[in-house]
Order: sequence, then C-alpha cells, then structure tokens
Amino acid sequence: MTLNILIADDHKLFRQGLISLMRTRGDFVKVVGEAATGLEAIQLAEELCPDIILMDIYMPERNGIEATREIRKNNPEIAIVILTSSESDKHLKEAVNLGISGYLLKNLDGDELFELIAGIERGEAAMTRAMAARLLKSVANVRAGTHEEDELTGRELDVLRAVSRGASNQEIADELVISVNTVKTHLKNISSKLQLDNRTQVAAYALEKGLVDSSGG
Amino acid sequence: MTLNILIADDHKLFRQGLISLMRTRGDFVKVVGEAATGLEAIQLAEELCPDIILMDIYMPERNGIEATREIRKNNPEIAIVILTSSESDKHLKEAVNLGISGYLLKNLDGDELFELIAGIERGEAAMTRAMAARLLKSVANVRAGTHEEDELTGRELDVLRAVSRGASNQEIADELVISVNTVKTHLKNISSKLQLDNRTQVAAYALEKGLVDSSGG
DNA sequence: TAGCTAATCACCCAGACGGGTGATATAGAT
DNA sequence: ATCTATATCACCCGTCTGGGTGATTAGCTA
Repeated sequence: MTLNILIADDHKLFRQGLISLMRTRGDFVKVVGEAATGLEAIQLAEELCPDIILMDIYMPERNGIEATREIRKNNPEIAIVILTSSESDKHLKEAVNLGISGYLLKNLDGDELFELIAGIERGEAAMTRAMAARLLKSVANVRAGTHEEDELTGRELDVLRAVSRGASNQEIADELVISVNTVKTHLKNISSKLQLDNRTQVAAYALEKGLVDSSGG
Repeated sequence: MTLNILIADDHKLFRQGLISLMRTRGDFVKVVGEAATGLEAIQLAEELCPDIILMDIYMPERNGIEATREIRKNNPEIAIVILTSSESDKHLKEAVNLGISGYLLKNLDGDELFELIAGIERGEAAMTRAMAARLLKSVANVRAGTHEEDELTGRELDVLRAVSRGASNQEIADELVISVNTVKTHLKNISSKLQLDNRTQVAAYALEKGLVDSSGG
C-alpha cells in the first residue's frame, strides 16, 4: 500500500530534494502535492486528502501551527507531522496540543524519516527519542506549573505580555488603565511565582516558554 | 567533466535530499562531502578540495559567513556559493565582501540550481536576478552611506547574550571582567543600533531574532 | 457570616538603569 | 601618518525598578 504525502515547506529546494529522496522509496510513499505556504497547505489538504502531511513551521501567509489547527478542524483523519528546524519548546507544545502525529527536526536522517513515517500507519508517533524526552520534560514543567502556586492570574498575564514587549511600568499602567503601583504589585507577584529576579528574566521566560503570542511567524 | 561539490548545512534531511536530487544529474555534479557545522566545512574544504561548496549560513560552531572567511583565506580556489534561507541584506553584503561565487535562496528550483552551478565554471555568478537586484540596491546604500543594518560588535554580542538571560549590569560586568560603566556603554550602543528603548526590549529582540543560543534542546 | 482570592492602590527607599559627555588605548585601513 | 572602529572606563543626574509593608473592594465559597 502506498502512503500519499503532502509536503508543506516554503523552500522549494527542500521540497524537491525530499521528493527526490522519496522516489528512491517509491514502493510505499508518494508525494501527491507541495505547498509553499500555510494557506496552500490548508487548501491542498482539503483537495487532495493525503494520508500524511509533512508540515514546516516557518511559512508565509500562515505558519505551520496555524495551518495544522485549521486542517485538524476540517480533516482530522489526516496525519500531520511537523518537520521543522525549530527547537522551540513553545512550538513543540503548541503542535502537540493540536493532536499531531509527530514532530521531527530537519536534522534527521532520511532512513529514520521513512521508518517513522511507516510507523504512523501502525499507530506510532513519529518522534525521535530526543524529541520525546523534550516533550516529557515540557509536559512535566506544565504539570509543575499548574501546581497551584505557579499559576498566573489573568491580570498577571496581561502584565507579563506587556513586559515581554519591553514596556515600562508606566506604559503598562497606561495600557491597562491602572496605576503604576498596581503594575508593580503584579510584576512583583509574577517574579515571585516564577522565581525570577527581574523584568528582563520575566520577558525571557515568557518568550521562551511561549506564554505570549509574539507572532513569531 | 564532473564538478565536485561539498554541501554544508546543518539539516541532514536537506543535505540528503539535495544529494538525491544531484544524483539525477550524475553526469556533471558529484557530492564529495557533507558538513553539518561551519567547523566541519572548513576542515572538509581543506581535506577534499572540492570545486564548489554550497554553504548555509545558520550553522552551529561557526556560521557560514565565518566558515567562508576562513576557507577563502586557506583555499581561495574553491568556489563558495551561499545557499540559505536568509533574506538579510547584511548577510548578503558580508558574503559578497568575502568574494563568494554566488548567493542563492533555498526557495529555488532544482533546475535553476543546476544551471547556476554550471555557470560558475563559465565564470558566471550563481545568483538570481532578484538577488542581483538586491545586491545592487545594497551596494547603492553603502555608497550613499546609509547604514541600514548596523552590526553589533563581538563585545556587544557578549553583552546582548547576557542581557537576554536577564543578567544585571553588575553581573555582566563580573562575567566579562569589565567595569559596570563599560557594560552600560555597550548596552547603550546596542540599544542605539537596534533602535530599542531598554534592556528588556533588547532581550526580547535577541530571543525573537535568534541572536542567542538559549534552547538547551 | 466568615474566609479566601483577585485586583486595586499608596508610601518608602535603596539600588539599578538610561542618557549625556568625555577620555584613553589599540588595531586596521587608507 | 591619519582616520576609524573597537573596547575600555569615569562622572553626573534623573528616572525606573524592585522589595517591603499595609490597605480596600468585589466576588466567590464553605
């Protein structure tokens, strides 16, 4: 049986290389379509109904995460495997929450790729051990984070977002229509909950953990 | 005649795809080596003396620009073609100043790639018209003295990295073994060059632009 | 009703930060 | 030989930040 594959990646050369590589395994994989943007991926997924989509994250028009969200809604039967160079835990977590079938780095061996793709049909997750470990750690962090003490309130998240943009307390106060003192109180509580020392660490934490939508593209 | 090619790219899957693609043109190109880091590229260039190196920019250990600088010094007879996804004019200018033979984006058709590679032997530059236009404009900017993309110095990058970890000026000073005043000077210059207002914005900028290695991943 | 949490704000104060100016030394490029 | 870039440091000064303490209001819950 042949698996129909849709490749979504904005680098034509990468797509073509991958296709060429897959031709060498013509027996069980077949590339039925290519998408260069997230939007194209969504449209082609609908149109071609492939078995598997190999999805990059950084793409124009819609990134891979957004495209995945959309496709999961319309065509949940399609297995989506993120294939990216992003080592960001934020992307990993976001993607996993959308119910993907795998998360692979482009720093991957072709043989491994085919093995993992084959595993999908057997219900396995297409994920290297290293990535699985990162996921476990990440989930563990979430667990620990949900541990009552670390959870940020809505208002604290408002402040967190503003801080991660580099806003000053006065600017945040104006923006949220509260006094500077209140902003300071919130920030103090945030630092305390997250066990961080200053606003810059708070910003770095927020950006790395993906607690904010920075529209990274 | 066969052109011997060295591929330097940190994405194994990309390398393998490209190799597979090149096998389909077995007559005139042959991949004689693969490098996953800038350092490897330098070593393999010395060792293998390929005709052409296809060089990515974002790589561990040494990026493609640094690797190119080194290789140009030791083996100026090797034609180096930057093959990257970076659309940064800064990278383009830097690379061109090092005497490269071409600058291509990964968003490129395989056929075009082979044509351009073939052109190198005829003394042509491996560059799309779009890229050439960008280069002309870029050179024009240099002429006009418009410093569009101010580059950070080595020391400034040291400070940038520390700031993005949330370090205080005193901590940075201790770490880099300089005075707090110097740290402040560097940070002031960074903010000025990047047109940012405060350290938190500098940290956010660094993290989002990936100017720092933060993920232990 | 009493107790808890979230959200709001005030005051104090030391220390960190940001902006400005100016200076020195070294190395590379012209 | 001169110019330029880099890296280093100093001083001043006003503002911002972070830490501590304390207080009020609204809403939910036991």
